[in-house]
Amino acid sequence: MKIASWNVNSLRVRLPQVLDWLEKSDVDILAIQETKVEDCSFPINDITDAGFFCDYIGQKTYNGVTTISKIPPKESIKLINNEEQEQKRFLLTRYGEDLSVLNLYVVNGHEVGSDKYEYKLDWLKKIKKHIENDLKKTKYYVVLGDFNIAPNDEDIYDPEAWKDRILCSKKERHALEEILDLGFTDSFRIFDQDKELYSWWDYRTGAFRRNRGLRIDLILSNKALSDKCTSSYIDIMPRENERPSDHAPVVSVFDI
DNA sequence: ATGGTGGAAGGTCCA
Repeated sequence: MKIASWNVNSLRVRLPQVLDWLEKSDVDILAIQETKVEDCSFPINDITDAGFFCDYIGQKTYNGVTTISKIPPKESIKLINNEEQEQKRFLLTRYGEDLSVLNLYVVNGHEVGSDKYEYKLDWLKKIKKHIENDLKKTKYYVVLGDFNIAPNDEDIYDPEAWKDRILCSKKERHALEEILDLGFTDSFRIFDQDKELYSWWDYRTGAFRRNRGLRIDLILSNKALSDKCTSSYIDIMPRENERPSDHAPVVSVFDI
């Protein structure tokens, strides 16, 4: 089973690219972030017409997540710790008897020390708690999405310039570690990878052309799933498109 | 260099 994550920065703008990539990549499950579309305007017909099932939760202008799949969802959970969320960033979908897929659009945080930064750290704590309480419900468990955190210095094009800045600060990395400590593995790092592989490049200053990127889009797998992981990669081709998202899709393949 | 670009919305916020 091939599982992917992609922050598309507006589903309506990127829908043709998403449908094209679904066909080319042959992924079974694609977790999308930043759909920026309310549920009443969600392009459900375009997705079902292409032969996919779809779970989604969105809002106007900001945030929004959807998980597209070849197999039908069995259960959908949209509340974090049973609490209604103003910002639509969380979507937990189960498939069959064995698989939970938690699609996250982690808070950006704006700047270290800001209110948004504190909100990010607080939000991540809530996520950790939810996962902790849910983790044993299925054999296979994947937490994936735009984490807005670069796990290590090797995930940053210029670690010195980014030291202690947003997306790279110690507290953010610690919050990610706490989730990993529940028994997850960053599936990209199960394998030896080439250097300087990233998943996000700023739209400005020709960052993609110069490969000034960060790896902030992650697929975390629990032990049962990590043991079945056969490859993990970033597909930078969609970032070469006209009117691209600023993120590229990340992919992991599991022998399940 | 404290800018730059892109999306949603129709002024300005967010990333």
